[in-house]
Amino acid sequence: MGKLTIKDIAMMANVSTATVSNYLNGNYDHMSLETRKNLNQIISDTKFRPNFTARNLAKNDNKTIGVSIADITNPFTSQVLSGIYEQCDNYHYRVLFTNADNSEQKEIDNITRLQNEGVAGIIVDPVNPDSPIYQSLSNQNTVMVDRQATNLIIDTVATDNLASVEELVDQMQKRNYDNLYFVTWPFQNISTRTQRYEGFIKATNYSTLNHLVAVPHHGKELEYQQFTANIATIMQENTDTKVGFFCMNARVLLRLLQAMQQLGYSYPADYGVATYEEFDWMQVMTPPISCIRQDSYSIGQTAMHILRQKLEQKLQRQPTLKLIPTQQILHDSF
Amino acid sequence: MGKLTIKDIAMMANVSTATVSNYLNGNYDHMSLETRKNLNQIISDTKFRPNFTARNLAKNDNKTIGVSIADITNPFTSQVLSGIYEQCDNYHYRVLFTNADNSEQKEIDNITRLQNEGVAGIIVDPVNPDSPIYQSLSNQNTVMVDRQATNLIIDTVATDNLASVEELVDQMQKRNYDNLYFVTWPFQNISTRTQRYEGFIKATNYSTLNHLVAVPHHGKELEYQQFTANIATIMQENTDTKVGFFCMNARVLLRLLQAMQQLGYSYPADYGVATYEEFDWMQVMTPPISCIRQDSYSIGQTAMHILRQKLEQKLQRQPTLKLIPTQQILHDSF
DNA sequence: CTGTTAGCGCTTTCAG
DNA sequence: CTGAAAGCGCTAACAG
Repeated sequence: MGKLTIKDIAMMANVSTATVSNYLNGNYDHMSLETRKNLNQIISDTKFRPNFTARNLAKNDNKTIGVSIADITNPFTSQVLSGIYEQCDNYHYRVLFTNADNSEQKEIDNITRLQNEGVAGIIVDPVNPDSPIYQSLSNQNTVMVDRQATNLIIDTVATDNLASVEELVDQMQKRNYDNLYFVTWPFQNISTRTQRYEGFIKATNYSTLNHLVAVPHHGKELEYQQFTANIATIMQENTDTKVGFFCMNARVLLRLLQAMQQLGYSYPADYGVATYEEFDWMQVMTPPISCIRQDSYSIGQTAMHILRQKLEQKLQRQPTLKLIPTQQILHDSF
Repeated sequence: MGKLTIKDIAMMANVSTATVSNYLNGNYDHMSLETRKNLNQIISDTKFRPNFTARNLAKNDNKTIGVSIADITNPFTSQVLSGIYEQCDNYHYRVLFTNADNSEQKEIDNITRLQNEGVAGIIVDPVNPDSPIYQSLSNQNTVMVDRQATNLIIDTVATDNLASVEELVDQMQKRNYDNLYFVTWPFQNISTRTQRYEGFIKATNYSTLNHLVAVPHHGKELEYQQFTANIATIMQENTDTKVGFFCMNARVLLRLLQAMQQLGYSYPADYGVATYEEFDWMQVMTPPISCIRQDSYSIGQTAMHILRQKLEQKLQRQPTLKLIPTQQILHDSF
């Protein structure tokens, strides 16, 4: 890799570095057609590539945004990233990627690093949106995605969890269920979870916690057995009543289906079921499962769209929550 | 954003920029404890952050690697990215992310841009590993992942497609199937697909194409109906023989299951089935589906590991294909 | 222990 | 139309 510089090119072409620089930047007005052709020739012959860092330094141009992802392995998240990238591409920003692998500490490290590397802006899909680290970020150049802080200090764009669950559970209600249950991982104060539950409550008006069923998240075998036992109890209590379950997400749904299968119950005969999130496999179940389709891609896009506005228009604004609507996919699972 | 520079800090502390620079780089040997404390104070008071670009330029230190992803939305791929990132983090490289969204042209643009931005190395998960763009890449500082070119010119790390399919199909053979079929998207000369088929052939020794069933990829409704018709024919031809299907990936499996369901057949009674790829939902099918688990994470890790070796040891090497083993997950689906 | 100064590679006035 | 030269913000000899 012969470290060619603009100087070398200038010598070869018998012009000054300024001319080469102009050529590189498409300012052809300032040179004869001849030197232009000559330069073109030399540069493509030598495969010269101007040093990107030097260039950035000289024009103090920083079009890079940092992305901090809680867990890139989550299919929802990779859709979001896809949306972010697509917009970055449009707006000619490059994206510096980091992944926290669900660790709060890594998240902090990543954000700190991004700050040190002087990115123009940051989009963060937080492990913990209430982490103190976010107080070191300015709303001027960052936006959050998916999970929202209890006190909004950063613009965030998220799915409309509450409304969409409320609507789907309303649909279930119309089918005259005697008892509806909300199946979820432990809340742990995570906004996506609690909001979905709120939607459930808003639709059902239940006033006790009796209709809440917890599934272990990364539990031991024993805990799953306990969960199955809980389901068994519920089913026994509802032998002559119509019972339905709303699952907080697909993984929870899988656990429920597993338990039901093990207990010998099947939907929609023995129970009704619907879920947050949509995956391919729900379509090939018999019958397909009613669900809520999130527009994760659009969340990513919107986030970058907002960030860009803030970056380029420099206007101050109150931290705002932008909710992205979902879509109901109805089948005969309840 | 008070554009503070090292110079400002130097003035405030009544020292030279050199001292500040030394402080910033942890060279405390060259200064009194007093000025060190003083500097520490001033820098944290002013929240001064040295300009990253200038720093890189000055030390000509380029620890960034570019990643070109064919489709980040693919769950397999996001595992790979996760592995790449984890290693980058270890080795203190930052990662510049790009996504081609399955477009060959975008892939070319992305790689070109990464090159122009002067990344130290590139890891690419190609849309088309035979694209001419890869001839402009040096094996010295790039590695490919997942799909492999027909003529290897770049180190690549991929799943051991052939061997793993052969082994799983061998398992099927042991169950005395009369006829086995390979269900796949059109090959289109894509290495992952053809290699899996080769594994199938190696295990079965079939010499005709009669055992190959194509599923449309992004087809119209009519094409899927045609596919279902094909399956119907196969099932009719095998009413008194034991028939099994191996699916090239999960999406293909879903199509097969859909067709079978529509036709009123169920496994393992009417047919046997196994597939490449593993997803959560395969566990809750009745019975769970036997499959091949790829270690995508490890592919990403390995890719970055190799890249780093090349980058830091500068040794020339022949382009090499590194195959990552898989794991058989056996259930009673065949 | 601390300061001077010449770069790093490119951009950009401002003269010619 | 072209070139000289002064930066961009930081680093790293080299002096003192």
